[in-house]
Amino acid sequence: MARMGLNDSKAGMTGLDKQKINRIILEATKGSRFYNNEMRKEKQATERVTRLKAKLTKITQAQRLAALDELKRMENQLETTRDLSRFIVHVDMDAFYAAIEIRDNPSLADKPMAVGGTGMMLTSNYIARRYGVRAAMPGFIGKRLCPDLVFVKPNSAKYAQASKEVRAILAEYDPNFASVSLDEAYMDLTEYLEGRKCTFPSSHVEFTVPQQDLTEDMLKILNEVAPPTVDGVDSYNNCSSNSSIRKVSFGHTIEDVMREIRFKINRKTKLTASAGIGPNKMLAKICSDWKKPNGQFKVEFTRDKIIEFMRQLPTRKISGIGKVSERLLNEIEISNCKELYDKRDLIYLLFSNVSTKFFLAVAMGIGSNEVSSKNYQRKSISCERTFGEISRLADMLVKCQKLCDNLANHMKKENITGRCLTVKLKTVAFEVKQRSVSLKHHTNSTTEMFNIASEVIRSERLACQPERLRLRLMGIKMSTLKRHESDEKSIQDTLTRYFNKYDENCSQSQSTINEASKSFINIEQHKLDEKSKLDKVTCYFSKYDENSSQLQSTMKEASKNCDNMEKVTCPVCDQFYVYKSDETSWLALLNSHIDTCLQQPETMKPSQSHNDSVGSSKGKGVKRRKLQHNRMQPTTGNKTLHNFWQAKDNTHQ
DNA sequence: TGTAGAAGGACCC
DNA sequence: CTCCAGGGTCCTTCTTAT
Repeated sequence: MARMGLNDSKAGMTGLDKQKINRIILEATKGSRFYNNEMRKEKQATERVTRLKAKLTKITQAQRLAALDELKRMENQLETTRDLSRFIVHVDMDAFYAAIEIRDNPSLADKPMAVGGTGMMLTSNYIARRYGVRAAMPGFIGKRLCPDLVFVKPNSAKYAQASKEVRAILAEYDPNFASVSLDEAYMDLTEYLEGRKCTFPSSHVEFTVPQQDLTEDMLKILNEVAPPTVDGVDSYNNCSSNSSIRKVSFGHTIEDVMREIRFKINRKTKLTASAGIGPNKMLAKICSDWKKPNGQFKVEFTRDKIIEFMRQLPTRKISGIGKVSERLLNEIEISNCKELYDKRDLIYLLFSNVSTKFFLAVAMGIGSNEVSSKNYQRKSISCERTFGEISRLADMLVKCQKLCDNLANHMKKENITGRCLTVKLKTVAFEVKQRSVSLKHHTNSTTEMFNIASEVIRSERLACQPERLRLRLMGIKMSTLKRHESDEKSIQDTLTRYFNKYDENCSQSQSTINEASKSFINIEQHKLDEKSKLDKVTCYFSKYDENSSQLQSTMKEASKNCDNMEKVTCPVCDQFYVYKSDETSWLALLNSHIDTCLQQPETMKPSQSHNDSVGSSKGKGVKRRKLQHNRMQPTTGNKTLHNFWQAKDNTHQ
């Protein structure tokens, strides 16, 4: 029940009828599969609470004293890391997507609106928020909360453009700023402020704004009164005005600079930003929420003031403490950071070491102040999709193929390969299963990923027998990534070198490819002849492209990179596919495709209406090959995957 | 006994 | 009537291999 409720803790959603909103949400969702799953999770959470309570009753006074002793050491250690010397800023655009849509269509300004569809809302404007309509809420519930709610389809290119404009402004002040997402970034303004102070006021910038361009948002920024600066220098804020032009300039304190940045953002994008200023990222982040929207807040840079600031803070305001942690903490009567500190001995005895350190640092107002965009390296890359229920293998493989294509393209663009593949499946009951396989080598080949992933899927279908595996989502993720220099064409090894490489680390793979290769050449000998010298090949699988225009563009794109485009026809479904010689093994992909074709119910086969291709001699030939394909060893040698192959022996439906 | 790997979650935007 | 995303990171727990 509790988890279905409205999350009103983060943004300023005070003063709305929470009871009513929660009732509407509950009514809208009750009895649904989603709701049932939430109940299941709720039960799990309750069990967790029960375990925590049981643990709690066993805690002795002596243990608490010992804990405090150890905590003292942790605290001292943490205290040495406290650093008040840097000006860290968190910039957060207000209702970013919604604000952009309103900017571009002012008629939306006075209406409750949300960006997204009936599926899911990405964000809502402040009018809609008063009805309880929020990001990450499905549209149909939004509509119930607020029948007049207007939906606007997301336009990510537009948001990226606005984000780029904002980032360009941030970069003027801290070229190393770190963006968290399209609408959020951290900056370290320490160096910038030093420079500005030295050259002030001779170098200060004056903005001229035509009076009629001064919007309410701008005036709000200009009229914010900055508190006196610590070093006694008055903040400089000179807004001289004449009839048509307003001259505006800002001082050299951190507050002034932040107002200047917000002013520039607003002038450039017509959007508003909020900012938080603190000595570390945690505090800056909390502060940026303080005066939202179009406001800023700075916590005072002394240990005492920081601790005082933290004490009154509800735990849920801290980034990293979500619904579940909040609830667990509530069980030991902790709802704000004062209590978090006062009960640190209980935390120590009930939570893990990592959590204890985290909570303690939070209570003390200590956090990282490292801001850098330089050494960010992604750790995983994934692609997932929700769809209407599917349960046939053929349907699943089609989804899987698309996901792998998508992911492989993305990985190639970023020039990365991965060694750990994870398949994510969500059943229609919203249960999530993740199965991962460690590969022997790094890859970003569609074929290889599809081969592994499809086996995982087969295996999962078997594992839940006699139940049918009914899916609503599928996802593929690659992790344990390796980056490649753009000129390193390791991917373009010749076929020979490719096999040699396999010789070294995976002899089974070689037989796999050879086997596949033989069977393929048997079918399409005439088309292949001198193509057998092909490098690793990228396949563009027309079969899975739903519309031909997509195929057209695929072919066009493919031919850009390679003039040696070839078309090959699948012997089962008579669809052709296009390949070019520059990447992964098209052979294995073709086999997978044939595999898929054979598993498809008759109605799925486009060309069989007048011709039973499976029953034909051609079909039988393919069937044989398919069995060979099935006997291929996985490229992983992983034990789990091994089981898949064994399981497959009694698979054939 | 210490370490990866695997599965599941919490959280964030 | 329609009926809860997709892209990430990090942490915990359990199992396995050596």
